[in-house]
Amino acid sequence: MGPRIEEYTVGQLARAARISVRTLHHYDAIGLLKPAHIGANGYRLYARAEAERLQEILFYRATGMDLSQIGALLDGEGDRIARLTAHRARLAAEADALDQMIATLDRTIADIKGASAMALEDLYTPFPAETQADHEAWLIDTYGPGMAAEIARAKARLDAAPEGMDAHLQALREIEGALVEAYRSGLADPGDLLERHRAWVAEMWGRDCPPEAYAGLAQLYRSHPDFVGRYEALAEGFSVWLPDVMEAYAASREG
Amino acid sequence: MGPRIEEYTVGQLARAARISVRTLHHYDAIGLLKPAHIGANGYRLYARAEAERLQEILFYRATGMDLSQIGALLDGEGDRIARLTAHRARLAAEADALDQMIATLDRTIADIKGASAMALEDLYTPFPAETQADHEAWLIDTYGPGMAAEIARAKARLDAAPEGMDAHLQALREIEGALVEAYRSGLADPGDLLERHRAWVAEMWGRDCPPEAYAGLAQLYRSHPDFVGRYEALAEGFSVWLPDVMEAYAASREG
DNA sequence: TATCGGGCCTCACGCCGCGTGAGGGTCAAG
DNA sequence: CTTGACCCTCACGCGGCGTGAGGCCCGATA
Repeated sequence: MGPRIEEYTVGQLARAARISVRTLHHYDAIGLLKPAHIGANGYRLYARAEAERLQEILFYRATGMDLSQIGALLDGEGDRIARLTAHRARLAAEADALDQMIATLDRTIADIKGASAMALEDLYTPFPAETQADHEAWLIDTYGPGMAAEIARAKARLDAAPEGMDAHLQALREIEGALVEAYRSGLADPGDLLERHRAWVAEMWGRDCPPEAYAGLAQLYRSHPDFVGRYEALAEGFSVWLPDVMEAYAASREG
Repeated sequence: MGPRIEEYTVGQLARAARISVRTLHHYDAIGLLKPAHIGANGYRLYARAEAERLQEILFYRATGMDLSQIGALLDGEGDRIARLTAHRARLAAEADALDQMIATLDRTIADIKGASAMALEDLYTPFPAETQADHEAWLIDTYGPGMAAEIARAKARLDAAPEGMDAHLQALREIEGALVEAYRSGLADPGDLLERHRAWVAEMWGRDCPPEAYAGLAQLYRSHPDFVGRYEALAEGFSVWLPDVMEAYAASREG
């Protein structure tokens, strides 16, 4: 037996590597993996070296690297470790972003679940006979749906008393405007403004707004797209900052 | 005065939502968000309801959901919670895959480093008998491997005095955080921060860090993947910006 | 030897979420 | 009437192939 001629056609190599023929065509087209020869019949023929390069390609592809990056890496352009580390950093950032998305989704799902549970009851006649303490406990445990109900009530009142409401909303806008100013100027302690805000909320609710409830409201602001959108429209990053300082403020008043 | 007509053109809505006009065109084309009316001039006109729908769209988009999925979700096709949960599951799977990729990359990087570590080993011994001046000259000439030695020494100290180190690293993180802020806000002259950084480096090294050495460090930051990866993770482009301003700062202190 | 089935080849469009022009109409202000 | 800032409709491009269409090549069989 003479020396075994080790050449693979696209189909053979594709089966061995468990990829598609089209993928090999593509890698040829972009210059990532060229065949060793082209046969007289026009067939692509790959030898051992190409098969090994393909293995490397597939390895890095499995780590989510761009084909162009893989090409640069394998062709020895620049520092190999630098490329790998930079890639790792990108992946890490992506993973962080995904974790955030998942957390956001979890809050949203909880909100909707809670809200639809509330819908079964009469949303417009909450806490009639309850004591204040009972009510607040409920509010904190289930801030999401509870707050959804609050919103519904606020809207109902808005319809009922439009002229008095305008003054209230006007007051809110002033407070928000001042908060935006504080945010823009990097003011560390907007405590006075937050106290005004909390008082406004209490007035809207028609009852007190203890620190726990205020912290719950902060969470709602983060998770409810209506609020996020509204606050983000006021200033970039404001929808993130506001819940943060609200929570900090609530924490400082607790005890 | 009659009722205020609240209609937005594409540009107005796009600015408010901080998206591009093209995006609104696209959402119209695929039927995800159609304008309330088309004006006689052919302009797309959006009303309040559309603005609210857009907010929801952007909220779900931020969670990485496909536009078609968002459409189905908002148009009430099927179970809302089921869709969100399915989406969450997809994201979780993606996150798992990413974690695996990162682990694979870490092993690969460690492998490659291990292979080249042998070559660097010789460089760990030139220190002991040399004078300070000789050392610094050598440091600048061969910043890469030299700094690798510095890192090794720093690590050795980290093992020797772990509790004092925490405070040092904490200080570094603060300086880095401030530098990232400066970078993001386009601050032209972060000289004060760089002085703090240089002082920190000097303290870590246990000796002075003259401008030439600081410039050498900048070069190291550019060429050493560990640093590139770390700084790029802090902010996009930061790993390029930092060495630049470091060099500029060093140049301004030379003479 | 003609045929058949399974390779192989080269186009070339489609997917997704827009970015980025090109080429032209519309609107309010000077 | 002009200017400049809007608005409109195409239409290509990106990445990494999937998925045909239409046609040539090769070995085995009738």
